[in-house]
Amino acid sequence: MEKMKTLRGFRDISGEELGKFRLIEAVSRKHLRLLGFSEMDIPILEKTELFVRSIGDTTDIVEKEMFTFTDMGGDSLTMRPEATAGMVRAYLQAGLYVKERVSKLFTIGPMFRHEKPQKGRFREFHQLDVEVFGVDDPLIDAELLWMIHGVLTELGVENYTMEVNSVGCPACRDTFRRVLVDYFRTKSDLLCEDCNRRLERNPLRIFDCKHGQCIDVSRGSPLLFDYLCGDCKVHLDVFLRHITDFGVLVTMNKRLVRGLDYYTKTVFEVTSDELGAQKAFIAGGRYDNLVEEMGGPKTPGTGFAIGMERLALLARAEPTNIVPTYFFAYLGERARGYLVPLLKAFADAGLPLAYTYDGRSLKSQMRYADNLNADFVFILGDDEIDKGIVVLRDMKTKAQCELLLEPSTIPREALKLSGE
RNA sequence: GUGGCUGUAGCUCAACGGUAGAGUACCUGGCUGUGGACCAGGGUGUUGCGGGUUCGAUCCCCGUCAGCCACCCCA
Repeated sequence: MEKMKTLRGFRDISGEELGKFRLIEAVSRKHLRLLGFSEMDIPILEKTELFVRSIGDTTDIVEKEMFTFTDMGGDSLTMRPEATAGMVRAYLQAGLYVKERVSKLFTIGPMFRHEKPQKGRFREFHQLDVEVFGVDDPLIDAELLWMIHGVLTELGVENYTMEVNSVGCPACRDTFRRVLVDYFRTKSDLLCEDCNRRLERNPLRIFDCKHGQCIDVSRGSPLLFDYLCGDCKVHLDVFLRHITDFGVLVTMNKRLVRGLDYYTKTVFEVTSDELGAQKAFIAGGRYDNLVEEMGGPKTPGTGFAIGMERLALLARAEPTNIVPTYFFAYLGERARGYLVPLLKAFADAGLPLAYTYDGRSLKSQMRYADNLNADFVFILGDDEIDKGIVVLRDMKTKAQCELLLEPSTIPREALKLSGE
């Protein structure tokens, strides 16, 4: 039989990387709690329509990147490619808009996009997704960036850039879109094939093109910034003022746009040069019309998502292990008889105890304990049993002492000694 | 979806078309009851998979799968 392997772009995550994930989660949860967020787990599988309606049917995600299939009942289902759509659905389904003025929610879990894998990009990847419903005030947008700043600092992420912009509301965006199309039409022969396609479908995205000539052309283009309506302009100004109040450093990038249709006003992206081509590891923005478009009452929203895999590549902070680890080396059947009582005693004390199942030579067990990075090793053989003691060896100092061979008191005694 | 590079031991990588190797890791012993260093021994392998060419393929050819990098796009 052929060896079974994970699907392309799917991975088993363990060891150091999983440790980074857990650390990111712990640090983020702490900061989220300080700002009154509560966690919500939502399904991975939803009706396809949910994503088509929220993300937009002409976006790349919906057009070619979703894991979609038909279930036995004939419904089209999709593995979520992002979390916001599901969060909005859950918000409406729970009727949170009548229960509370403001809902601050977050969720952590896998997302799925059928893309070609490369550095920092997988078909199954993990996001920590944060959403706020019910707040118009740009203070909340600034607050989110402030929180991100705090999380990144605590994780030891240093070289990153926060870029912000406003994509306006549907009103000013439509005006601008016409101006932009007019401009690029006059230069269409200078634009690459992709950009000519974008010109018809989503002209804002021409700003994202990496071709030298397209960059030159878009450099001379009009900017949405200059076409923002009064409301959007004020929102942006207040947002930037609050950013300053929080003392967070951001860069205004007037050409920053987003790939999902639902964004309005504030958009932002946190990038790092250490990530290669996919340099954005946190991105988000405001979506003031999405809840209404999804069939709810008019409710402003704003949020962001952290790409866990990408942030894990940047996080320098290490998870710290404060509990000492113990190993039980036993010689012979009589000594092995103490294994289960000791395991029970250590479990009661909430301490981990490692051991071998085959009780090989002491040398071998010591080597094993060393590989496990054990701080202390208990050594028990016939000599000790006859004397009614057990030897406790400190692996770092090599100092050894004797403890009374009484399983119920050993964990406490050992902890006392290792505290020194 | 497109393009380039790459698939050999747990890991990093060798091997002119001629019996698959090294370093490291791991196991055992030296030390019959004490880890790391040292010494000796041990290869743990469907050379990703499937075909083809050949007396003979890890090597050449085709296909396929996977990984990496870039594009598209995105966290």
